Amino acid sequence: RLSSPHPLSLPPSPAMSSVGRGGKRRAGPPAAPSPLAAKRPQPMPPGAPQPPPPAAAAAEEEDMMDEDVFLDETILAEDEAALLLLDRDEALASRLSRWKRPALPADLVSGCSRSVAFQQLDIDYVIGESHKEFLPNSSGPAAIIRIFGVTREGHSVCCQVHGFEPYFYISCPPGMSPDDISGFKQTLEARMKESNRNSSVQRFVKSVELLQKQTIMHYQPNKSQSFLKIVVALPTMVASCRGILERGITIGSLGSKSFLTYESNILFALRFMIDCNIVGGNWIELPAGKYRKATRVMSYCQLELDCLYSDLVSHAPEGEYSKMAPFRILSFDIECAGRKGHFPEPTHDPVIQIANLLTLQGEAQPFVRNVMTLKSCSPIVGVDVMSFDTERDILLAWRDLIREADPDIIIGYNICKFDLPYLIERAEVLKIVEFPLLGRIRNSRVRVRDTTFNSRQYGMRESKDVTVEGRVQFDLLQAMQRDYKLSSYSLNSVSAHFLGEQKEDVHHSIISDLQNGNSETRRRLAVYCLKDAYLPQRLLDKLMYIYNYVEMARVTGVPISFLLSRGQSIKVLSQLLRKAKQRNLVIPNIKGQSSGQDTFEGATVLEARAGFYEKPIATLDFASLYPSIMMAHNLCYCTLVPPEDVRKLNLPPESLYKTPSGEIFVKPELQKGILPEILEELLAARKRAKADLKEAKDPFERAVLDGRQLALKISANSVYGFTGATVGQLPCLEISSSVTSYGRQMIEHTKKLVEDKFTTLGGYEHNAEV
DNA sequence: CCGGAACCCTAC
DNA sequence: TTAGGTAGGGTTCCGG
Repeated sequence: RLSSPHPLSLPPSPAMSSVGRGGKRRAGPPAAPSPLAAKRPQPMPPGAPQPPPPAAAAAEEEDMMDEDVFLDETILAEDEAALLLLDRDEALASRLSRWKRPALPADLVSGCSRSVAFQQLDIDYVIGESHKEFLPNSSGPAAIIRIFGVTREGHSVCCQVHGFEPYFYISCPPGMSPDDISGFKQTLEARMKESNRNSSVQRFVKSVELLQKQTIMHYQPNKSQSFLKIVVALPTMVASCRGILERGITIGSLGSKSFLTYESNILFALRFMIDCNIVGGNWIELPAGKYRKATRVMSYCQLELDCLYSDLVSHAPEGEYSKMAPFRILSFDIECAGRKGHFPEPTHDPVIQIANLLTLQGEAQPFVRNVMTLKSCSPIVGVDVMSFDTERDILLAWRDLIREADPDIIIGYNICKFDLPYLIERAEVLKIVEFPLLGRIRNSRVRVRDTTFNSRQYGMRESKDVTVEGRVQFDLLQAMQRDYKLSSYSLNSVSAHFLGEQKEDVHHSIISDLQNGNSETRRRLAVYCLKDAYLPQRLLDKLMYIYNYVEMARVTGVPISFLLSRGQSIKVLSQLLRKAKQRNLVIPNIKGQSSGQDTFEGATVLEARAGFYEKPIATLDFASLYPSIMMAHNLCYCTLVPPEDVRKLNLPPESLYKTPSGEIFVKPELQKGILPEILEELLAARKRAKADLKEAKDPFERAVLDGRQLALKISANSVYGFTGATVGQLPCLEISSSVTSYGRQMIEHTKKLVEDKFTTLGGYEHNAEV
C-alpha cells in the first residue's frame, strides 16, 4: 500500500469528529424481553449522541465508498478511536474485555529503557514518508515497513522499520517527445551497460560500483507526465544512483498506486525484510536505546515502536530463540440461512451464527469458547452463548471480539474463500461501514480480491485474498490441499481421517429450519457451528502446523502467509536474496529477457523388466541426487563462466568443472556458489527433521515429522527447478541442464559399476541386471 | 485401426 | 501480472 509522499496530515476538526461519531454509531433497537434478557446487549444509554441528519450520513457514506483508502490513513486515527468507545455497548464491552491480552509491564509502558524481543508473524508494507531523523544525511526517498509480532509474554508489537525506497522515478523534462524519451532511456542504459562490460559473472553483478545494471522502465501515467522508473535493491543503492542525480534530473517518489503493481509491492516487502535481516517467523530484538515509541499511533498493537533498519537484531532459531511465542489463535465458523436449494449468497442470505474459539499456542484447551446467535439460544455447557436481535449486532459484536481478543492468527475451514469474504460482503450489503475494521492498522478497511493460483505442483486454485493487516490467516482447507493427497477435502472426511472424529450431524438443508424454530433448535445449530470451529483447531494442533510452518518460514526466510498463498519459487528467491546480500551481490531484474531455449533434457529412465518376483530385488537410490550434484560441482549463477569468458579470463583448467552438457563452472577455491550453500542449509534442516523423526515414538507424530522432512526435500529440489523455470524470476538453463546431464552420467555409471561387479565370473550366483 | 494431441496423474 | 523441473504411462477424442 502506498502513502502519499505528502500525507494529508490535517488534524481532525471538532465538527468532523462529531459527524464521524454520530454517523457510525450503532443504533440498535432495544432488546425484546426474554428469559435471556440479562445476557442481551443493552440499549444505548440515554445520553449517547443522536444519529446525524440524513445529509451528513449520506456524505459520510460516500466518503466510505471512496476506493482510494491510501490517502486518508492518518486523518481519522484519533477520531476513530473515540468512535469505537462510543460505539460500544457496555455490557458486551465488559464481557469481551475479559479476553484482553496481558497488560504491558510498567517499564515498557513508560519508556524504552530495555530491549524488546518479539517473534515475527506478518508484515505490511508502506512506501512513502519516513521520519527523516531516522535517516540522517540521506538524499534518497524513504520507506517504512511494518512488522507485526508477539513477545514472549504475549504482547502484540507493531514495529515500523525505516529504510530506503527501492524505486527511483526520474521525471523527464516536460515536452519531451516519445523519441526523446527513448533516446534518453537508451543513453542511460548504455552507460549502465558500459560499467558492466568487464563482469565475468554473467547473471550476478558485484555490488555497489556495478549496481547501475538495473531495470529501467518508462512510465507515462498521463499525457503531461512521463517518468523513467529505476528499480534498485536496498539499501546500498542510494549512493550508486547519485551519479544519475548529479546530472540535474529531478528525482522523487510518487504517491500514486498505479505506479507499483501488486507483485512488485510484495517483492519490495520481501527485499526490505531481507535487507533488515528479518527472517520469517524468527525472533527480532530491538536493543535498548535503538528504538523509540511511535510518535503517531498507527496500529492497534500494544507496543508500537519505530527503529532504523540497521538497528534490528535478528536471532537465529537456537536455544531460547527456537521457542514459539504464545500466539493467540482464533478459530471461527459462520452459519448462514440459505434459501432452499441454493448456496448462500451474501446479497440475500443472513449470517445467523458465528462460533469462536480462542487458544494460546502451545495450550491444550481454548480459553474462550463462544457462539454469537441471531435470536435466542438455549445455554451450552462451557460456552458463552451471546444472542442478538439483529444481524448487524452480530457482525459488530464479532468485530469487537476481533478488536478485544486481538488474535494473531485466524484459522478455520475454507475461511479465505468463504467465511471471511462472506462476512465482508454481507456487511457491505447491510451497509455496516464500520464492520471491516478487522486489521491492526487504524482506519484500514479489509479488502477482498479474487485471486487465482496456478502451479504444476499444486494445480489450479481459485481463492480470495482478504487483507487483514497484522493477522495471519491460516486456512486449514488450503493447508490440507497443499500438504496431503486425499480423495475428499471436506471438513468431515479430513477430520475423520486425521482425528477419527466427525462433524455434528446437521444437513445443510435444515439449517434455515433450525434457525426458524425455537431456542432449542438454534442450540442444536450452535453446537454444530462450534464443532466446525473446534475441528480446525484440533487439526492445527494434531498436524503441528504452527511448528512446521514456522520452521519452513525460518529456513526459507519468507513470511508465514507466503507459505499458503505462494509457490515454491518465492522461497528459493528469498534464500537467494539473503545469500546474495551476505556476499555483497546484487540480483538483476531480468524480466522480459527470454533466451530462445525453454526446455532441456531430463533424466534417463531405465526400462523396467516387469514381472512377478518371488525373491526380493535390491533397490539402489541416490540420496538427494540433484542437490548433491549442485553441491559437488559448485553449480551456481555466480560460478558459471560463459563461453566467451573462458578464454578471455585465462582461467587454469584445473580450477574449472566442465559439465557433461558442456558448461564451465569454477571450482569453490575460486568462488563458492551460493546455491550450494542454500542447499547445505536445507539439507541440514532436513537432517534435523529426520533426527526428530528417529526419536519420535507415536506413529502419528512420526507421520507429521516425516511430512516436514519431505517438505524440506521438495524445497531442496525446487532450487534446481527454480533454475530451470523459464517463466520464473531468474532462469539459468546452463545450471539445470548441467544438473540433469550429471544425473544421466551418474545413473549410467552406477548401472555399469553394479553390472560389472556382480557377475557369475566374479563368483556371484547371477549376473546382475539394473 | 492407428497416430497424434490434449489432458491427467505419478515417479523422481 | 503468478506459476519448481523432465520422463512417461494412461485415457479420450478426433481425423485419416
